[in-house]
This record gives sequence, structure tokens and C-alpha cells, in this order.
Amino acid sequence: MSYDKHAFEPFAVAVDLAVFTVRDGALRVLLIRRGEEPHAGRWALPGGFLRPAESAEDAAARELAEKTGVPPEGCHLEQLRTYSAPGRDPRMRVVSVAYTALVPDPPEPRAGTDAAEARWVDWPVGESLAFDHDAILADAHERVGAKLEYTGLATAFCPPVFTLGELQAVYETVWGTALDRPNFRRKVLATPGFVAAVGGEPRRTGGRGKPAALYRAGGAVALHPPLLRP
Amino acid sequence: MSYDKHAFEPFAVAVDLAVFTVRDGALRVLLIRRGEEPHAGRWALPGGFLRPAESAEDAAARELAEKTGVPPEGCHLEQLRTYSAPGRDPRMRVVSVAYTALVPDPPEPRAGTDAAEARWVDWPVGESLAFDHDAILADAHERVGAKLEYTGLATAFCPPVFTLGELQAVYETVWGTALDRPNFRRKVLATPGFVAAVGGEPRRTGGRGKPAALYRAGGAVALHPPLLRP
DNA sequence: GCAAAAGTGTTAGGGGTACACCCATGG
DNA sequence: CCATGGGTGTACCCCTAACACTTTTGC
Repeated sequence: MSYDKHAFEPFAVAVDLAVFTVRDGALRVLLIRRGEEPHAGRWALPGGFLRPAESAEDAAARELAEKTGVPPEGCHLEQLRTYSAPGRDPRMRVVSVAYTALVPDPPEPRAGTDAAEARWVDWPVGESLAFDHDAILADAHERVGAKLEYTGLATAFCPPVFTLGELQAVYETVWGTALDRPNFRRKVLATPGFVAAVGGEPRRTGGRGKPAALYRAGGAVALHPPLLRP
Repeated sequence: MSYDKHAFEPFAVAVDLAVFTVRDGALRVLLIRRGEEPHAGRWALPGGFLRPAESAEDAAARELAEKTGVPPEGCHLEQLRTYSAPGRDPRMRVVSVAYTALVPDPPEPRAGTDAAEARWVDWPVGESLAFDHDAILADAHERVGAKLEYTGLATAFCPPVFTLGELQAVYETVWGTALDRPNFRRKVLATPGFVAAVGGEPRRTGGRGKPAALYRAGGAVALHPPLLRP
């Protein structure tokens, strides 16, 4: 392990973001349409290069705020993994630290100066993305699905106050499976720290039906017992 | 997201390795004693810079082979996460992709040209490591412990043919807890693809007692049901 | 009244835990 | 024959899946 300053090869270091949201019963991911070569006109994940004095975490939070308008404290941001294959960018050596972000109720995305267009696209995405972003997005989706099982992450898809029906819809949307409502309710309430009841009882879901009780995230990171996929 | 070649800051990209093994009922990690400043004389994780044409995975496999003498196909190597805080190396900007490696029965490590000494050190390590390697090592240990629960990773600590007693010792050593032997046996054998029986019945553990049946890794990556920590 | 959504109750089965017990071997 | 480690049996408990049922609202 040599630290000679002239012995290493210079690399560009970037972050790529897989930003998910749940809206109208559909899982969506934030994509930008590339305005420049290579892959001009194709969809890609939002991202950008690290600035001299910032960590990858800082860069990811900055990009997320720039592209979505969401403040960093209002959403979940987590490192996924790093992609470093030599040929993944045709022009130069780019090592990319990928992040997964979960946002509750997003405003319309802003197109950056370099992106022709930014949009929330339904999952799964029909066409293939630029660079190795198909693989990154698939890894991110798998990670999110797995983390719903043993962490309280699903609340990151919900607004600050939500109903158990909305929380269940997050699980069903991400996993793509239906869950038994009575059992889901019992499991969530039996898991300490997952959710906490708040007062008031307005109707939140469809126009009809009994008004649902409201909850907020309980602050627990790990779920005991876990909420396993069927 | 600008791809202008002159718009980015050059970084050095390195890999750091947290290499674990189980030997004589103790969990050990491979450390090198630094021969150069900064942190000369302190213990650190093995690692090194990426070469121009190799991915981080390639670099990690190469470093692992160099430092341990173990061929890459004989052990488990997995990306952990990337550490990119601006001040983590006092001399320049180094972004490090950390890997976790598991080796079954290691030969004596080789001291590299830049390392004064390389050794297997008992976990937990008594003194603090160079750079941010304490945090990397703690993250790696937590990841290994968690992965034993829901993957067949524990077999990566064992030789190609092993007994259930040896496999149980891996769990007990990494988790630091005792397990009920009859129940462990049943759970392992009830999990499809975890282990597969092989013929022959030599004694493998201590000098006394009934000879144990031999098994090899079954090739399953995920464990259904998982083997949860007590 | 009827549909829709929330909430409660009940039961059967699987898996985990905590043991007791038997088998095979070396000294 | 005894200590040591491998292997089997079993009873209890908790969690879970599955499904029936009641409650509260809008139309």
C-alpha cells in the first residue's frame, strides 16, 4: 500500500441516486433524460461529481435537494454500493458511489441545466437506462424491499402522519404482493417503536369507509420481530 | 451532472480489506503494522490503490491474494461500503471502497514492502487503528454477524469439508454467544441447500467423543428459514 | 340499504426453545 | 467406567396465516 502521491491514477468520483416514492399505489423512481452524449436522449439516474471538500454523503444530499426540492432532513438517504468497472463510462474513469433515497410526497422534479427533462417514472421502467444504471436501479430496488422486512424504513415513504392503510399500501406496492390487513395491523402494533398513535381521526384514504386512526413513525430502526415477505 | 473532463476534482481511489478468520475458537482479523507516516507503527487494515484498468473488486481480490496467499476462488469477498470523508487521509483526498473477506484456514500472512509486519489479531482488537479503520472494521464485523443469520456465509469460514460442530463454532465465535447444539443441528439440516452430507466419518474435533459426520457447503445463498441470533 | 374501508376475534399449524436422553470413542 | 462430543426425541409456547365477523362512514 503505497501513499506516494504520484503513484496513483486519477479518478473522477461521482454519486448516483436511486430515488423512490409511492404515489397513487404505484412505485416510482426519479429519472432524468440525458441532454448530452454519451447516451443523449436516454433515461438515467440523477447524480453528479463530488466537490473538493464534500463527502459522498454530502454530495448525495446536495444532488437530492437540487433535483427534487426536498430538504435532506425530510427523507431517507442511504449508501447502496460503489460501481467501479473500468468501462462503465466511455470517456474516462468514473467511480460512482450509488445512494438509495426514499421520499414521501414529492413535488414536481426540477430539470437541471444538463438534464433535458426530469420525471417520476413508474416501476418497473420499461426501457433500459444509460451507463450501468439498470444494474444500480435493480440493486436499489432489491435493497429497499429487503429493508422493509427488518427496519422501520417504510415510514420514510409516508407523510409525517399516516394511517395503517397507507403504510400497508407501501409494503404492497414495493413488494408487489397483497397482505392480510388484520394480520398486518397486529404485527405493526405489536412491534415496539415502529409506529406511535397520534390524536385526531380524519379520513385519509378513499372517499368512503370508516375513518382511520393516525400514526407517526416510532423512531425504531430495527424491527423485532421483523415483518417478513410472504 | 456535468461530464466536462476539467470540471471534476481528481481523487485517489483505494480499497481497504477487513479479512476475518476463525481459528482455535477465536475470531481473528488480518492487520498490518504501518511502516510509513502517517500513523507509522500503528495497526491498519490491508489495502491499496486501484490500478488504471482494474475495478475495485479486482483490486480487492489482488490485495487479498498478495497479503494472505489465498487464491481468490477459495474465499468469500464482498463489498462493504465506501468511505469518503474529506479528512480521512491527512495528505490527500482518498476515497476508499471497503471490502469484507472471509477465509477458512489461513497461512501465515506476508508482510508487503510497505508494511513492517502483518498478523492475525484476535477480535476485538485492543488498540485503535490508523485512519478511520476502526469504523470500517466495526461495520465489517456487524455485517458479517448479520449475514450469518440469513445466508450460508458461515461455510466460508470452514474448510471444504467440515462437521456441524465446526460450523456451530463459527456462529458461536462470531456472535459471541452459545447455541443449543441439538437445535442448531436440526435448523441447519432443515434449511434446504445450506449443507450437503459427504461420505467418510473421521473424527474432526477434540481427541475424544463420537466421530462426527462430514458436510460440505450446499451452495445456497439465502437461508429459508433464517438462523436468527438468540 | 349497500359498498367500502377500519378494526376485532378465533382457530389450526409450524417453528423455536429448552430440555432429557442415547450413542460412540479414548483414556 | 467415565469424560467428551455426536446425535435423537419431545413437550411447550409463541407467532403466524387464514378467515369470519363487527363497526363506521358516504352515497
